[in-house]
Amino acid sequence: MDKKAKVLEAALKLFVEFGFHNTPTSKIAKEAGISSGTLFYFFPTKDELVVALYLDIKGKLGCEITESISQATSFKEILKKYYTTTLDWAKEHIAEFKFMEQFNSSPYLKKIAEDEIQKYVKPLKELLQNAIDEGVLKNMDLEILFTLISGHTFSINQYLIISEPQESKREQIISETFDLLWQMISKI
Amino acid sequence: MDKKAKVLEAALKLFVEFGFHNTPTSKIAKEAGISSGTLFYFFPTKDELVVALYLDIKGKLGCEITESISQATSFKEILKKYYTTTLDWAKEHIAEFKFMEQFNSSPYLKKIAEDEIQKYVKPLKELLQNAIDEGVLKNMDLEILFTLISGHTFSINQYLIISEPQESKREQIISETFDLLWQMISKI
DNA sequence: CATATAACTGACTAATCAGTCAGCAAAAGT
DNA sequence: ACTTTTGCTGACTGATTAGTCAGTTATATG
Repeated sequence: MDKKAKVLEAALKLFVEFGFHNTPTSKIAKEAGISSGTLFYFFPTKDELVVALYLDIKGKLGCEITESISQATSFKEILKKYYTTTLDWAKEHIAEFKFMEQFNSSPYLKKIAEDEIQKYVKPLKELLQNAIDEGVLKNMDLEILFTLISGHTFSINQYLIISEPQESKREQIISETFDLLWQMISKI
Repeated sequence: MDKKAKVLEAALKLFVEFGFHNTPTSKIAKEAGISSGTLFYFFPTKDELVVALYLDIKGKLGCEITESISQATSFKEILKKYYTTTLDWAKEHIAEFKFMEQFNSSPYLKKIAEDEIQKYVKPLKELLQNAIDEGVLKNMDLEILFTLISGHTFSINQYLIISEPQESKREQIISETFDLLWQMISKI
């Protein structure tokens, strides 16, 4: 019934398959089972639809992570939760992840306000700063630390999506690569 | 004089600024200072132009790395050369890197044959396998190892491009993050 | 029940785009 | 000197596209 959600769903599917270009609004409307006019009733321009889809997905992932982190106690546990939750979410939402990847490395990214982006990374950065101050992590530049963790997570995610290991193997890879990450950033 | 090169140059500039879409062939031709017909004389379709640009850039980076690696002796030295050369090249060719990033996470990637991609990563993978066999690196899955190294390099590169540190600071970051990478993958 | 507002339609359009083509200019070949 | 090939032109076109709008249906409100 919620046609706005239907549009986002259809747009996601088509954008991932064909790219932002090669996905006319007419096809999105058709895929969503609505008229072209309705699409523009909800999203005044195609650009706004693309950005809205990005923020929608980013928000959902953000919620998932925030929730899963809340249950952890030690910093190492929190970070591992962050790591596994991100990878699990990506596995269950491959299209969403591919879309975010495409969006992140496109000129569309510039259309989003800086604080809109920071909103989702700020909590993690604060946790990292605390861990540095408490001597849990190596004393390094916060931005570099954040970059290393995101980069590691992102690349292992790519690997898991491409190689599609069996569940037991997958868990082993996640656990081992987390240990490698932890070894790299933790104090001795 | 070489109009084909002029087209690639103009396309690179515009693709990075506006994306593949929002960059009509007419504007590429104008930017290159040639007629629309000439563009299609060299590149029968827009898609072929995009792919040709990608392979052109990939080739140039590949040459640079191969050359710089040839001077190194120990494996650690080779890997450091690979790391620094990639980061230095990216600094001097920011547009090229942004374009490759955009291309890699777009549906265009599918249009390139698998062996065309492997051509550039095969030499490094062989070096990595040797280093594992010789006990220099931890005994882990080659693909995961490769993923970790590329991911690390890529993310630090992103950081360096965004934060634009001074040359001395930059060298320090590169050296320190390489040590972190080495610590993560080397045996003890 | 009447009225107002919100959700929705789909034919339409102005603009844009990738790609064509007939032909010109210059170099290369014979 | 003549012919052929290659490089190059730019006006043109058919197809496609984002976005509009006049009007319809559903829902809420008084």
